[in-house]
Parts: sequence; structure tokens; C-alpha cells
Amino acid sequence: MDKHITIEDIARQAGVSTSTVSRVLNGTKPVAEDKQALVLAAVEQLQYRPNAVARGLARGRSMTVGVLVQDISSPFFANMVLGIEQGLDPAGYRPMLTTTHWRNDNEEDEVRSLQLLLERRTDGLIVLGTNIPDEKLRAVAAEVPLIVVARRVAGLEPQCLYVDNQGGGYRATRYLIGLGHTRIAHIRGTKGHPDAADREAGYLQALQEAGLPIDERLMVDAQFTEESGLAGVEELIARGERFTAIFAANDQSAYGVMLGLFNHGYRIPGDVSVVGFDDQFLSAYTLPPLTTIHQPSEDMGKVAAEGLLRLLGNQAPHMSLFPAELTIRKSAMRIRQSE
Amino acid sequence: MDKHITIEDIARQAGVSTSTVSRVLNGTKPVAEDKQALVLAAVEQLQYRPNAVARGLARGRSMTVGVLVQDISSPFFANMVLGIEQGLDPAGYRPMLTTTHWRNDNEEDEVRSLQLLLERRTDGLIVLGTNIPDEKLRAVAAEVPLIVVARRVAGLEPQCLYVDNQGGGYRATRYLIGLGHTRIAHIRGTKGHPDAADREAGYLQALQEAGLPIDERLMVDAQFTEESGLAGVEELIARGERFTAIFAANDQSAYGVMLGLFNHGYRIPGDVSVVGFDDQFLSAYTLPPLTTIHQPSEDMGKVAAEGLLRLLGNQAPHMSLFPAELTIRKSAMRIRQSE
DNA sequence: CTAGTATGTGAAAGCGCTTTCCCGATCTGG
DNA sequence: CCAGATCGGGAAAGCGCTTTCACATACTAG
Repeated sequence: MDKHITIEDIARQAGVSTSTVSRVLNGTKPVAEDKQALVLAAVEQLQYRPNAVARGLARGRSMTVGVLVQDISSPFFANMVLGIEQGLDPAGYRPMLTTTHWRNDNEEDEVRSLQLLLERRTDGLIVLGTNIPDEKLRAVAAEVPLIVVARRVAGLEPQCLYVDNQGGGYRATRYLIGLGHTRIAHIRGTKGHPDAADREAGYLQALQEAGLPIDERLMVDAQFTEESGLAGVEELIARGERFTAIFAANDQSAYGVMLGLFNHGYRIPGDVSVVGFDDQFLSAYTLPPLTTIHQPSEDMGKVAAEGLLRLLGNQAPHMSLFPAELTIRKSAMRIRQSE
Repeated sequence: MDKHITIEDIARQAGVSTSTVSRVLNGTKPVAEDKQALVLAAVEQLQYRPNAVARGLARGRSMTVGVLVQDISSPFFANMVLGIEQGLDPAGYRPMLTTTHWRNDNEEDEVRSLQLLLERRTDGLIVLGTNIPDEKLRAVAAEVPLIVVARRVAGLEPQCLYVDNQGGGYRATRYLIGLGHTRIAHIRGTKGHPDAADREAGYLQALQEAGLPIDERLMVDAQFTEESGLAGVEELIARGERFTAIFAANDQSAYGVMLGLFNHGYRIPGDVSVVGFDDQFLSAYTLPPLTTIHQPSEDMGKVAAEGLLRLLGNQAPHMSLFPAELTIRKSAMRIRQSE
């Protein structure tokens, strides 16, 4: 069960040299028809599958790109992976995924995963999110073709791909303002996360622009998770804050928010309007369907893959800012007159 | 930027042979303290990282196990991957993920992915779901250590890991019956999928046992997706079927079902009770939170990994059936007297 | 003080491929 | 009909590492 058959086996079987077998298999050089047939027959008969590892070593290219994912259990990242596969496939490249361990945001773990990927000598690297320090990423970028998605790394902008987070936060908030809301709460994303900061900045920008007061008490910390979103509204409600709308830093926290409101008997959007950020697939299926900022995660993955391919071909990756559009569904409505 | 440093570079730098460097790095044989220090210093100074590919080739083991995932964008599978990483890590193994392309259930694509994984000569293989034919899997199992998760392959039972789907379907349905429901609809899973068949069998078993009529009109086909769940209820409602409860073959289709009910003004569980299957993470955050059959996906991944490790150590994998317990939340309630 | 045994180390042989190099055979044109 | 170009294919080197083998050198024991 353990003895794999090698190119030598089929060379012997076909009565040719291994060079010829290799040439037939790769089409690197013309080979006489009859020998070609012999080789192919041997391959078929012995069920030969070339060893990709040996091939990679010999060629110096593995046709593999490493993908480091912050959290594979988030559909947002999972969809990017899908897009990456799609983008890579036409060029014959395959992704090799590694996920950060156990959703613990452990920076050290992430760096370790990155090292392991580097040791594997993948031809390039795509990093999705993660908490790896910027400087580390810059160092890696100097060694190997790298694209960073859903994150902005200073000094590496041309190889970074992310949505216009501030614009998204701004649009979400302005939409709520346009519906007549004036007391709009914000459930923040993870502290220190650039995306979180940018989205909050957009929220503040919209408020300011509309001449609405900025009320610290309406902003609560959370971590982009359902639990923390739930805890966030709970806190708001417990503190007795008055608000008619909530802008959550991402969809997952919006789910938590909605459950919190539901538990307290608030109707959505009748009593409180909710807007999220990401447009995860499931957001079209919440009750009510969630109005949110759309992040085209699959497309982003695809674009990232294409950028990496360009990098591999020594061209400029040519990444650009993705727009963050509002997707209007049912979780937000015009404020009631009674208020 | 492209020239990687090799073991030879550091051998030269340290003034020893490559053999010695290798021995220091792997601790395979004792090496004099001073040389050891020299080697380590060189490694540090040149930032040497051994080439895992070359190492794998030389050793004949890559310390990598291939993981073929049916649909990475499903949290159910994504969580298993998490569990697999966790289970593999202590033994120093790493997973190499490959996902089936583009959620199209394309059998051919899946087989291709499997081939690619095999070419990579991973030390073992874990397959999550997929539509790869049983016979193909049996053939692979003869070649390389294999564990199959969330699926039963005839003749490969000891290496398969799946929940008690029929028991789960039975429990879900009996729970609804216990709440007084007699007209319980069933949204089926993908046709031809063993899980779908088993869950349906459990549903029928419960009905039969309770002496309730089996009504074909209350069963509609779907494909384990939100869209198809939505379409399923729409069909039920359009046909004017009378029902007070729905057992959906998985959570995703349950989400669709809930949205359909919501759209038509039915309250959950006031008018219609809904029970799902899987207990995806998000199911605790739907409105109302979904009562469902719990599948411990992360644990399953971990157990699968451990089974594979055992297989790699030439021990029996010792897989077993996972129980499928009911998790009661808020989407089902006792039928109203008025009915 | 010699035979016998550890002990540490380098040279070299792989691991399974690709690719360069080279040579013999065939083909072209003058 | 021969020099020169063309073509197909085998031998062998090499990708970066591990591991066997053999050989000093340094110890023990008799």
C-alpha cells in the first residue's frame, strides 16, 4: 500500500528513458508518436500520478500559493477563499490554506502559521485579515510575492485590497439619518482593528456632516462577534440610553444586536432600525433581512488572486480600493412620527 | 529576492558539513556543543528556514494531511476544519485544505481536487462530505490513510465519522409530535445524499411510531440551502397545504423556511414551529433562535484528525457514530388549542 | 600497550522529478 | 553526394534535504 510508483517505473515499462517520460507528460519537447503512445499506455496501466512535491523541487516552482486565513469559520473569509480558488485556477495555481488557530486572535500563532507557509515555499502568499504586525508583513513581502486582503498595511498599499470602510460607515449612517433618525447608536468593531476604526470614522463623519451631536454614550465596544453585539445592546438598554437606530460594525455583531432587541421586545425595524456591515450571505435570510453595507467578498478573493498572478509574472499587482455600497433590505425604516 | 538560502549556505558559513547541519536541526544524532552553536548562529544570522518540500521528499513524509472540503463557506464544514487543525497540531501535522470548486456540487471537480491532493503525496487524507463516488473513495482508501467525515461510505465504515442522522431526524420530529403537532411538513435535503435520506427516514419513523399518517404532500424537495428552503415553503404555501410545524433537513434550509414564513406573515413559533438540523453557530442568533439537532462539528473534526493519526500509526482508527441531540431554543412551541 | 568499542563527522547516495548536454540519425540544400 | 542544420532521445546533473556508510579520533578494557 505504501510503495508509490515513480517515473522510473513507467520508463522501464514503456522501454524509454525517464527524460522521455517527463517530456511526454509535460509536452516540453516533441516526442515520437509511438513512444508517446507507449508512455501514455504505461501511465494508464500503472495508474501513475506524478509526485507534485518532487516536481516542485525540481522546477523550483510549486504552482501553489499559500493562503493564510484569519478565521475560516467566518463566511466572509470563506467566500474570499472561494474567490481565490476561482481566480487562481485558470493559471493552474492551487491555494494551500492555513487558518489561524482556534479563533483566539493569537498573534503568535498567526506568525507561526505564516512561517510554516513560507517553509513550504509556496510561489506566493495571500493573507486574509489576521493580526500579524505590519512590519512582519512588510518583511515577508520583500521575500515573496504577497497580497493582503481586507486590511491595509502601511507601505504595502499597492499589494493591499480592502473596501472603503470609512465610506461604508458613512453611507450606512447617512442612510439612517436620511430616514429621520437622530439618535443612532454604534456598536464598534474590535479595538485597534483598522477596519473598526475606519467604519467608526465614517459613522462620525456622517453625524458631523448632518450637524448631529456626537454622543459617546451611544457608542459601545464590541469585537465583530455575535456575542459581543448582543452584549453591546444589552449594555445600551441597561444604561437606559435612548436610540432609534443602531449601526453595527459588522453583520455578525448586528445579528447579536437583533437578538438583544428581540429579547427585550423591541421590534425591528418598527422600534429600532439596524444596519450592519459586510453583507454576509446569511444577512439576506435574517428576520427581517438585514440592511447592510455590501462587501463583495468572493470578488475580492478573485481580484486578490489575479493580483498575485500579476505579481508572479513580475507585473504591478494593480490593486484598488473596493467601494462599499449600501444594500437596502428590511431592517431599517423611516422613524415613526410618534417619536 | 528570489534566491533562497539553503542548508549548504549555512554549512559553509558554519564551517561544517551539511550532514552536521541537518543533525543539529533535527536532533537526529549528537553533535559537539561548539559546532552546534556555530550552526545555530549561522541559522540565526542568515535567517535560514529549511525547505519543507525538499525535506518531505527526502524523508518520504510530509507531515501534511490533505483535507478535501465540500463547501468551505458552510460554517458547518469550516468548524470541522478548525477541529481538524486542533486535532492534528499536537502530532506536528498540518492540514492542507482544498475545497470543492464553486459550490456547484460538481462531482468531476471534486474528483479532480482529490487527485491533486493525492499528487501532493500528503501523508493522509480527510474528506469532508463531497459527492465523490463511494467506489472512488474505497480505491483511495486502499492507497493512503483516509478518514471520511459527515458521510457513510459502504465498506469503509471504520474510517467514517458521521452523526446519527436518522436518530436526529427521529428526535426532531418526535419533539414536534410531543408538542401536539400532527401536520408536520418536511423540507428534504439534497436528493441522493445519504444524510438527507437518513434524516427523512427518521422523520418517517417518528410519524409512523406515533400513528400519524404519512402525507407525501407535506414533503418537498430541497438542497440543504437557504434558497431551496425558501422555495420549499413557498411551494407548500402556494399549494395551500395545512401544517403547523416544519422539520427542515438542515439549518440553512430552515433559515430559508423561516424567511418564507415571515414573508407570508406567519409568526414563528406562534403560527408555525420550525426545527432544523446541524446547530450551526448562527442558529443561536436567528429570530427566534432556532431549535435544532446539534452536530458537534468542531469535535467531529478533532475526532477525525485523531483517527487519522491513529491510522498513520498503523492502529485502528476506531471511529464511532456521533449522537445527534436536540437543542431546544425558541422556534418551536406547543400547538395552540384553537387549531 | 594493543585490541575493541564508542563517538562525532564528512562524503556520498538517494528521494522523484526536470532539464541541460550531447550524440546519433535524419533531412536539407548546394 | 557531402557539409550543415534539424530532430529525437538517453545520460547525467541538479533541486534541497536526510541518512547511510565509512573513517578518524578518543576511550575503555584486558
